Amino acid sequence: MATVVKGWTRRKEARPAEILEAALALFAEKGFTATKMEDIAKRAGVTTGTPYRYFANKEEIFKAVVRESLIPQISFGEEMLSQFHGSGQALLEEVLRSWWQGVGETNLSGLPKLIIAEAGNFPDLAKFYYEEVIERGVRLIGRVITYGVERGDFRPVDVDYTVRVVMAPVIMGMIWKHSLGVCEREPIDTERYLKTVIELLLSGLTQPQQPANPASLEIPHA
Amino acid sequence: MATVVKGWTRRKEARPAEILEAALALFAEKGFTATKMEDIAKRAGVTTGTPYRYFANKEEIFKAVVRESLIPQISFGEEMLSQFHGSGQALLEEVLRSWWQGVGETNLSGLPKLIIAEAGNFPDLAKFYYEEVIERGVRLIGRVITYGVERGDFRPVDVDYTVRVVMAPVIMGMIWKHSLGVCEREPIDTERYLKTVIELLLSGLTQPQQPANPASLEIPHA
Amino acid sequence: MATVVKGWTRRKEARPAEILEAALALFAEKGFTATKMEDIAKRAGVTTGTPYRYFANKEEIFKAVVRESLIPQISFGEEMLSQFHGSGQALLEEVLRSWWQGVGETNLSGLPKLIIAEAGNFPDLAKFYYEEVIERGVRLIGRVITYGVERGDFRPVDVDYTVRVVMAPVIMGMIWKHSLGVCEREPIDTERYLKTVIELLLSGLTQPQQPANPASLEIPHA
Amino acid sequence: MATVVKGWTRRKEARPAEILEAALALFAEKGFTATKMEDIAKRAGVTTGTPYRYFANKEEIFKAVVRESLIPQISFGEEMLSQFHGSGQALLEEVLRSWWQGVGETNLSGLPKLIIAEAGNFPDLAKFYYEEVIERGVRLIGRVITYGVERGDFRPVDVDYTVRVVMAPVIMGMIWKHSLGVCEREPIDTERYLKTVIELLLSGLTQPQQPANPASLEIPHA
DNA sequence: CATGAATGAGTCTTCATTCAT
DNA sequence: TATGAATGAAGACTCATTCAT
Repeated sequence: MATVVKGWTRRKEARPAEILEAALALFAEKGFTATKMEDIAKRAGVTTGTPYRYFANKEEIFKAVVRESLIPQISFGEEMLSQFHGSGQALLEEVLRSWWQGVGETNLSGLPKLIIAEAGNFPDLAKFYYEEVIERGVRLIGRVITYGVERGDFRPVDVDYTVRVVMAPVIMGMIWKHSLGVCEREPIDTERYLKTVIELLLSGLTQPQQPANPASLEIPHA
Repeated sequence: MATVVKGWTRRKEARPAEILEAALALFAEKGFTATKMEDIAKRAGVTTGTPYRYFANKEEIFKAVVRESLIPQISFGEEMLSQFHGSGQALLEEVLRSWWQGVGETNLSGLPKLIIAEAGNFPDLAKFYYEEVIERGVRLIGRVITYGVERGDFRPVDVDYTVRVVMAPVIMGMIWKHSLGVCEREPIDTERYLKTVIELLLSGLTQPQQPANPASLEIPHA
Repeated sequence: MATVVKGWTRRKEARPAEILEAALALFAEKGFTATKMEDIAKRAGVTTGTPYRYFANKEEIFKAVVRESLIPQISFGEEMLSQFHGSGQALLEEVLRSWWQGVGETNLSGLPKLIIAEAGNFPDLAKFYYEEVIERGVRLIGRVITYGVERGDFRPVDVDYTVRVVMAPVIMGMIWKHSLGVCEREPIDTERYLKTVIELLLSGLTQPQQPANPASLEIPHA
Repeated sequence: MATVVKGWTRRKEARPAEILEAALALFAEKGFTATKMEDIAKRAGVTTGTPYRYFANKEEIFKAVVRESLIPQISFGEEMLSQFHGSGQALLEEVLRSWWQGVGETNLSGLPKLIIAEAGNFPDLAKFYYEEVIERGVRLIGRVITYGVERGDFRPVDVDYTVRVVMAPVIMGMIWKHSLGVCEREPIDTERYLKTVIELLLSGLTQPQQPANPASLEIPHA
């Protein structure tokens, strides 16, 4: 929120970032349409016209927010995957947990709600988000599941669709925080929610111990 | 959508329903704010002022849509539950499938997206939807899971939170249809999605095989 | 307010009067513009279209209200004047008091406020009211004052303008009741107000006892 | 009304005042409801949205007009009272005349009509006007009368109600100008009207001649 | 005569964007 | 670069009046 800096030259360079930070906070809170350009400006400590010095319009601000804040999170997940060597279960848990930590617990968690809400009215935004975020995210989780299946940790599953089922509870968790969650008497305990998600998913994906044939018990976990 | 009828008297009785149908279609497509009253009117085959004869304002139209269309679906689910006698697995599958059929495959599937999107800007609407729909829905699924757990079909789970995890993929499926889903190259195969959801959830909930062999009772939860 | 009558034929004949009664009540309460035709209809116990059977439009209803209710009050005053034989003071008090009683204390007291408020936007109404009510009213009070002056009860005054000064407090009293009067902590005590008005006016109009000449003290109140 | 000025910066400082001036003119002419925001804007030489940069809505514009233009007139009257040392008659005349000059002869004279007309439909406005204008005005005139009574210039009177009777003809004069007055064949001669008002009131309030002869003290109030 | 459903022009207010300074 | 005043199109809601029944 625009930490006040003494210098002036220094401030100037920080402007775009401050604007994006302000925009993200407001987008998360109110959505795209309901966020007013002037509010973004005010929150960033500048005046109405200034954001237009750096960004062509509101849509471009949104795209910049996504590019600067959300996409790095995906890259981070891809990085993690490429260096991972443990069990499928551990990988999936790790990925979901860092997703939650890096996105779910920050203002970024407001973006899924936003894009879901406004996709119909801003097709360009939707297309951008779909290509830059969704496809990469789906591919990432897809590889995580494939990793577990190939390792024999997970049942063989319909990966393309399982991905969506795995992602759904995490995304819903984020959406909830920013919409109807506020109606709830006691706020969601996110750790408890995440634990429930992971337990259910892992237990649903894990290779059953095929108990009919006792001998086979030694085979899995190849 | 406003099938042309000879009479005039006959039409008037159908008006409210026609308006609600038009409204639902537009709400599902564009959301609440972006749906213009005049468009609702036009789509219902009437002029600007007519909807106001039947509904006080746009918010009331929304509430009426929910009351007339969505809530009966919940009642239907409650009915089903109260008459069910099979396994927990069968019950859950049954409930999820009829939810999908009655809501997911109709325009009603647009409502979750709408309410998620606009809850922040229309607190009254949010409160109404939360109390009339969410709470009853959560309670219903909660009873389904409890049913399975008590019957020994499901593992003992954290019911309150598991409910949300179970509901998430279904709701996300609906949301998807009405938002980013349209960006997708090949449309979602809903039957395949639903099958994946059910398999994963049932497999995640089901009591690990209770072998006839009592000794094995110590093995699970490895 | 539309007393319920058994018969039907009987009701039919009372319709116009019931409509005018309802209209007057609403006009007095809300003004002309803010009174909705539908509310008039409802209050008269009929439906939207019915008033239009009897009156061409809202303006005609207003005119009819004036003709049926307010003008007879003026005629009554004229009658009183033509039959009066006492002092100018007594006549003025009598006229003001019956004006207050016949108009000020009924719904008719709402009409001055109404016409004052809407004259600018409904010139036809203004002209009608001016010619049918104001001119006759002014003429009446003018004759009252002239009566007193000619009788030597009142000082010789600028009758045309004194009329207005005499009427002002009475009309303001009515206006007050229907507008800012409602803001007042304790409602106006109308009898006390009227008494103050009459005392001040009479005392202001009455021929001073020309005290320079002590002998003249016996002359007045002839 | 919006004299064309070269600069742009210079204009902006004058904007609020220009808008209020335009608003007052229109309020006086048409009333509150019938004055369209767009007309205010046009008359002030700006476009639809501009008034909203300075005032939240039409009601706030009205309040600003009152605060900026009418209330200073009352303060002026209070000032005059506090510095006055002459007779009660002279004071009352002075106050009424400057009231007429400062309000009655300007567009401000349209406000009483407006507030009377719309009090019922805009309770907030009514309350504001009552508290900020009426109460102060009544208090002021009350003090004027008390001043005269205490000085022995005026009869002892029911001050609270006499105030209203004294104010009535002045306010009615203003109201008249902006409503039915326009129907009149020959426009009111305001000086003549004011003179009549003052003569009648002073003559009505003045202590009946206190002859040098002490004995006559018993005679009055016959 | 009466009904009451329907019409549709009219008005306040919002806000992304521009551009003179 | 930055400012911030101004633009003006867009949309919810009202209500007098009409007219098919």
